[in-house]
Formats: sequence, structure tokens, C-alpha cells
Amino acid sequence: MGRAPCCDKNGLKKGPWTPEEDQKLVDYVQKHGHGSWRTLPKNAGLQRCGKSCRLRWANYLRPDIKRGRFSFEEEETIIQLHSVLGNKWSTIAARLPGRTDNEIKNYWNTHIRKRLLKSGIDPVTHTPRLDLLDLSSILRSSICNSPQLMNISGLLGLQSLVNPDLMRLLNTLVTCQRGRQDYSLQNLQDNQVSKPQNQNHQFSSFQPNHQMQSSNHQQTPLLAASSTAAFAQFLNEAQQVLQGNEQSSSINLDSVNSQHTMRQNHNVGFTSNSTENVVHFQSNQDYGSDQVFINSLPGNSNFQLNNYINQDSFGLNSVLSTPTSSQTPMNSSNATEDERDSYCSDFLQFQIPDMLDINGFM
DNA sequence: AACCTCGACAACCGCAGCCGC
DNA sequence: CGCGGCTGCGGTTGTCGAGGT
Repeated sequence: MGRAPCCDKNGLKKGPWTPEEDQKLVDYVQKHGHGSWRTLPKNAGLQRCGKSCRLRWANYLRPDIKRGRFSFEEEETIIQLHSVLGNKWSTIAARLPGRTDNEIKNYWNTHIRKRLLKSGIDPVTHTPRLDLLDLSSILRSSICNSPQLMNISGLLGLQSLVNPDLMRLLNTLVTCQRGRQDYSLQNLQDNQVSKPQNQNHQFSSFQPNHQMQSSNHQQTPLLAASSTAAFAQFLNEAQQVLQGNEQSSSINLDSVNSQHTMRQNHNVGFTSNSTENVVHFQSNQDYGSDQVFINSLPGNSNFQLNNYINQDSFGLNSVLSTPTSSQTPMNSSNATEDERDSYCSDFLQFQIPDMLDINGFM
């Protein structure tokens, strides 16, 4: 219908607001309320269009606006809400008192989005991105850092707790992976000699990423395709085992560290096209009790990210609840940006190899 | 010291929906 | 019911300062 411009552009100022303009706007709104934004600038003696005034008031001058950096709880809430609502910034802002949609949008684009990408998560779909991931990174350090790790159950120290079939499957995967390595066991051992500290970390394969990086950088990078094929083989065998294991379709190691249950688990599920079995690499936030469990789940056959909140499998109710304080490295207002990065990449449990340039995907 | 790059965030633009006339 | 104005919303751009070269 040929929309008229929001205001007469002639003679109206644009760009950053001066303190004098801010004061005029604040004084006027406090005395009269904003009323009609269209007529406000004239009444307040401002050479601005009403739209500009409304934006300035709503995003900056409003008295109930909370300034300063976002807390971890706020950030967590934003991520959860965004995974459900998408770019509904105003709706998200309604759940964060004192924060504006513009502020949240900016924070998302400059902080959270990049962090998710760095962690291998598509910020739009909140699912892992195969094109960014090297699945082998999850197990690589184990393969390369410990000559005895061909026995994964030994690596995990869990023989008495874990279904031996699961251990055999993990061994299969590791063997498959290892067969693609160009270097020999001797090289691995030499490597180990050069990094004796790793022998003290039986759980090194499931250490948070920031603890793995130094060793990873010295490994021969594996192609994602090869690791995907290996993983497909692994899943195929997993399916067979699970089919023959009807009494328990869920092999869950949660009990191993049940004392460290967390309020929120952010689980990354790898699913195969040929099976509904999902392998979760789940990281607890205490940095010391990472877990692996295989679960038989119905549903998607694609890569998926499941956010389980209080056992509510991504229910809207839990997402929309006001976040409560949780014991994380992020709670402290003293948490540094690095700590936030480390934490986030930990619970998302993905790591983009440095050699991959993800800028092109951003 | 000058220049460049990049991150952060304020502000603008244009579209869509709502509502009153 | 349709038109036009107003507001809200989301995407994008502009500006500025800090840090690096």
C-alpha cells in the first residue's frame, strides 16, 4: 500500500545521541510519559524522529534497564530460549528482566553465536554441525596418548561396572580409528614418552576439551570422513549388540558418577542413519567425572543435540523456567571470558580443530 | 606515533501486525 | 471492510575504542 516514512526526514538528526538529547527525552518522558512517539520529539524539543526516540528510550534510557555484562544464568537462559524460540529477541528479552531485545541480540551475535560455532554447534539449529566436526577428536587423545588404551575398559577402569559388550564395541571403534593412523605403535610409545604426564590420566579421552588441546595439537589430524566411517561401523556393531541385549537397551554409566549429577546436562547425541541408537558423550561440569553412555532412543536419525533439563527432554516448561543458580565455573562474576569459553565448550563437548577455518561458516 | 584490525554495541532501516477511523 | 498511522520486531550498519603492528 505504499507505506509512508515513519517521520519527516528533513532536518532531523541521526546518529549517536548527545547527553543533552538524552536529558531532554528523559525529562519529557518522566513528566508526561511517552504518549505518542510520533509527536514526542516536537513536544520535547528534539530534532529526532519518534522512532529514534522510542528506540533510545527503550534500549538505553529506560530506568529499569540492567547494564553490565550478562551473567552465566542469563547466558544460559538465552541459549535455551533461543533453541526453542529462535530469533524471537523480544520474547527472549521478556524472560530476562532489565535486558532489552537489542542488547540480547547484540550479545548473541558477538558472544554466544561465536562460542557455539567454536564448539561445533550450529547457532541456528542448535545441532552439531558435521561439516565442522572431527569426531575422532573425541577419542583421538586416547588413541595416541596411551599405548595400553586399546583396552578401553582398562582405560576407563570400569570393567566391573560396564557391560562388556559396550567395552568391546568401544575397542572396535578405537581399533578402527587406530588402523587409520599413519604412525606405528612405536611412534605412539615414543609420543607417550615425550608426554609422560598423560599416563596419569586414564580418563584423558574424555577430559574437557581445554585439557586436551595441548596434546591434540601434536597429533596427525584425522579426516572427519574417516572418523565418520569408523563411527558408522561402531554404531552398526552397537546396534547388533543392543538388539541381542533385549533385557537392557540402555547401557548407562550414570551410576558411576551418580553423586555428581547436575541440574542440567547438555547431551550431544550422535545418531546413525541406519539405527536409532544414540551414543552420548556427556560431560559433567565438575571437570572430573565425564561419562559415556549408550542409549537406545527413538526419534531422529540425524545428528541431534538434546538438552535434558531435569530429565525433561527439552520440554518448553523447563526451558521457560527462570534459571536457578547452579554450581558452575561460570557463576562467579569474576569468571573470565576464557573460563566462559572453556566451560561452554566443555558442556557442549565439541571442539573444532584449529586447522579448520570456521570463519567461512560464520 | 601512525595506521590497521577487530570487537562491542548503539542506532538505523524496513517490514509486518495491530488498531482506530 | 479497507486504508493509513503507529508500534514492535529483527536484520543490518555505523561508530568508537582498544589492542596490535
